[in-house]
Amino acid sequence: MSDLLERLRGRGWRMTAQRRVVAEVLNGEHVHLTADEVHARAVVRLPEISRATVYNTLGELVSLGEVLEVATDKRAKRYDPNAHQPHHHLVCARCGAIKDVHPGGNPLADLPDSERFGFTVSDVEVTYRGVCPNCAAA
Amino acid sequence: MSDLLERLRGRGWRMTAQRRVVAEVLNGEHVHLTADEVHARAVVRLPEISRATVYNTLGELVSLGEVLEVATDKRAKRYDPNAHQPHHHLVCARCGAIKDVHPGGNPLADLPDSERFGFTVSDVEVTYRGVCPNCAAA
DNA sequence: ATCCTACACTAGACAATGTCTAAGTCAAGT
DNA sequence: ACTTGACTTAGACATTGTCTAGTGTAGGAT
Repeated sequence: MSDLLERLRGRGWRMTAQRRVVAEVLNGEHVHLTADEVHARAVVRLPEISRATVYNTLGELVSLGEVLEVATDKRAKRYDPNAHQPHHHLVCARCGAIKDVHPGGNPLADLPDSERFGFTVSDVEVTYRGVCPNCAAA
Repeated sequence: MSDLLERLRGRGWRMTAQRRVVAEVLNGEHVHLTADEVHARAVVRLPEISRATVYNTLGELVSLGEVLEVATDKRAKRYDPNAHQPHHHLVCARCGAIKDVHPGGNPLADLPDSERFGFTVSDVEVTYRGVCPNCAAA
């Protein structure tokens, strides 16, 4: 999305072919890719792109708040391009598939001061776990 | 806790020095240790215990439902001996400290059928993120 | 008490993911 | 077009976790 590239250029990002490709891969499919999956797709368009650059670029996008890191399991981190609409995740315990969900309720309000231990709480992450229709059928 | 060891023996667990030590380490401090931290503490009591055994034993305890795996960040998994009382976690974004919390509300009920994508949803995990008093002071 | 055997343990190789470095490359301001 | 510092590359390295082949042992059978 050129929106994204514009925003980044506005923040002083030097625009390179590598960064463009990574941003395009993330925006192209609205799924939750691992860093290596991003790399695999990026290599198709730009064969000489290195793993380190993909990791660096993903890290920068996360710092800039354009992409979210999702650590649903112990495996690889996943990257969620849908950073501008708050949402939570539904994860299949068998195959690891991830869906974005928008539950009602306000978990932040559900944590009383007495349970905050002096922390400054800024964010809540809700992960629903279950079995997806595909895995349930198998 | 001998309770734990009794329960496990009742389930056909062969009792060994290694398993006893791992169970004792977990029950000894109610903090959320990584596998390597468990190993480090276990080695103090039983110098020849191997990394593989610690990983195996932790995995078994998780399968048996005696210990919970917590994947709050991208780093190592942590193990939570407090498996029998449902609770959620409050994590410091700076130092990674974890506290058990017991928020009100019922997030499972907050996820409408229309947002379940045919999944059989069995569990919710809520992670609050913030900055702990120590890190805020620094 | 001793023996047997399946289960458990060990050391270390291997795998997966992520980080770092030194040297070369290039975007973009002048 | 030149220059410069930010960017990229290849690959070594680090961390976390898994697997295997060989050895040891808990606990039931004798």
